[in-house]
Amino acid sequence: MTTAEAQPALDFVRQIVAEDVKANKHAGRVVTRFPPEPNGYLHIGHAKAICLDFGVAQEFGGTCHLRFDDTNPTKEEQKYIDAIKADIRWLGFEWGEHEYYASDYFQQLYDWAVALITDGKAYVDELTAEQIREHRGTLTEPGRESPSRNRSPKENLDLFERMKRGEFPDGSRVLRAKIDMASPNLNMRDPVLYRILHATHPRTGEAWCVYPMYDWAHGQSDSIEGITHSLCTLEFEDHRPLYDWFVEQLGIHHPQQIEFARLNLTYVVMSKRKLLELVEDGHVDGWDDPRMPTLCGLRRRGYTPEAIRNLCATVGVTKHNSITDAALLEHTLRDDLNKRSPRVMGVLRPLRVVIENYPEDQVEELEAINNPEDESMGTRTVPFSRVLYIERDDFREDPPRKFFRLAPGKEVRLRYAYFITCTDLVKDESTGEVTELRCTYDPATRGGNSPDGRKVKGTLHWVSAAHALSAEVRLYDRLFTVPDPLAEKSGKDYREFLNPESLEVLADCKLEPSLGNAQPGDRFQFERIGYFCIDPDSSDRQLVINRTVTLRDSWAKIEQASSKK
RNA sequence: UGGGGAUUGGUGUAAUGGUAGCACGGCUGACUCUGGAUCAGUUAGUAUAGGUUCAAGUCCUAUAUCCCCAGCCA
Repeated sequence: MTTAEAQPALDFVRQIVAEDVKANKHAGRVVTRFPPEPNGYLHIGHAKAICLDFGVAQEFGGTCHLRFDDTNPTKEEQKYIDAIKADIRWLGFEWGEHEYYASDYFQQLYDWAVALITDGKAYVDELTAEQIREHRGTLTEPGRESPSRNRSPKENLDLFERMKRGEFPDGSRVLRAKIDMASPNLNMRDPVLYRILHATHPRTGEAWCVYPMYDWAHGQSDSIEGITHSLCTLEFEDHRPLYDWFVEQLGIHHPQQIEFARLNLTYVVMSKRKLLELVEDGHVDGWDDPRMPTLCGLRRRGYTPEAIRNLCATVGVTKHNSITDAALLEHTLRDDLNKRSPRVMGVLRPLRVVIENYPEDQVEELEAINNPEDESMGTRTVPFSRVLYIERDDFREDPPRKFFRLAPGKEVRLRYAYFITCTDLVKDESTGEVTELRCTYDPATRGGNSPDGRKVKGTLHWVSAAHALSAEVRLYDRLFTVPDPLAEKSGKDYREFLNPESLEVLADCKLEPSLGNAQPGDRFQFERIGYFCIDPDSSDRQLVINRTVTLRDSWAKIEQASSKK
């Protein structure tokens, strides 16, 4: 076969890797890593990195390590380690035996620090954090050298040893690299390598009271693991010279760091710090609130791993900061859900309908297709009877132009059932609200087709009142009212743009009885409305359902356009 | 004002000196027992100014704008 298949263009990272493999660099091996800090939950921005790190390894026959950057015991916890692993697996990636921890390298890192000190390339400094900051200089002015900078290696060795033994209190001393206080790159102005932290580490317990800084741990961890391509985000670009300096001084394997831009999405915020604020201030209901861009939140909302992976593939990998339209994620989501979701009928805002010429005690089981996109999903049956519920939105007493649904005197089809005509309506005298519709049905249209060939413009979903299941349905909408809450010119805090309507709870929705066996996590399409997912809050007595995303709604657009006129 | 990056339709991207293409969104229309899906069409772009070249999004020179860096966070 010589068919020139249209290969998707390689992004710049994959181009570099492909060239390296071709040139037999690193003996043609590819080893990447995903290095989360276990101090919070993964979000969809991490998903981009995961897809890249694991994806590149897969595509080039390499391996991808999962390495926890657990260098700060004051912020890290085992529960995050467990949650992160679960989220990565859910996303669809597996690291096998390659699960590592920066803390596994604490001894090696310490030994290397000792080597640096011995070479006169690192020193113990007793300046306070405040003083170190003052000495660092500014973006435009060089820094000043610490008085301790020229202490002898012998003395530094002794001091560092005593730091490790726990002789000094937290914050009293640090170990710093001796590089260049005048460097235009602030990362090179004698960065801190170790700080004293009398804290219990989730993995090493009380074994250490000096902990390496990320900058000292990260590059060497990559080196130890034989990482060939170390992919990270843009802000580490000017840390690269520092990492290069470390591995050169140590004379160890030199991974190649390549930086790419983070994923941003409209109508959410993505920083861990801000997500934490939303949780702590109670603006959302926890890290797995279905409005959160966390993987656990998206999962609870009903998003699929495939949709998220497809988004990552679609946005690609580049070096420029961008903000991806949430509509693109909704597209990959709908695309996936459309193919796989069983269809079901559910009425969110019920309006009672009585079919006056339908026998009082009769119940018919009508056949319905489970998924028109996938015949193999078969059919089911739904009960039909004299009293039904339809969607309030599907009736207008005074229908506007192009309204194809039910109105006085109009005929519509009830999906998989009969044509019905609205003959009368009942109103609440005091409020004027329509409380019930009286209709007649045409027995000849059973199943939804008319033998006389007459057409009907609208098809409505419905549920038999006597057979309906009640459920609480949670309607989710975008978390913020503006696309980029952090970039608003007004100078207002991003929280001021929180969408007050991001959650609407409907207490008494009516569902077809086939939902009776649904389990938390099960996904459905409610025909004509959207995709929904059973929430873990569900109990035997109460179904709780999340709206994942609406169906595209061209009627809503028509209506919106006409209301603007 | 130091250093490091970036700039292609509304959004995300491709084109590696040779026809600016794809996807999302928007808008038309067709079809439809989901106003879903599908299908067809359409909309709209190389930051600016010079230069090199037969030919520039791509190379050169300026300029502009945006992002990141002054944690004992990662």
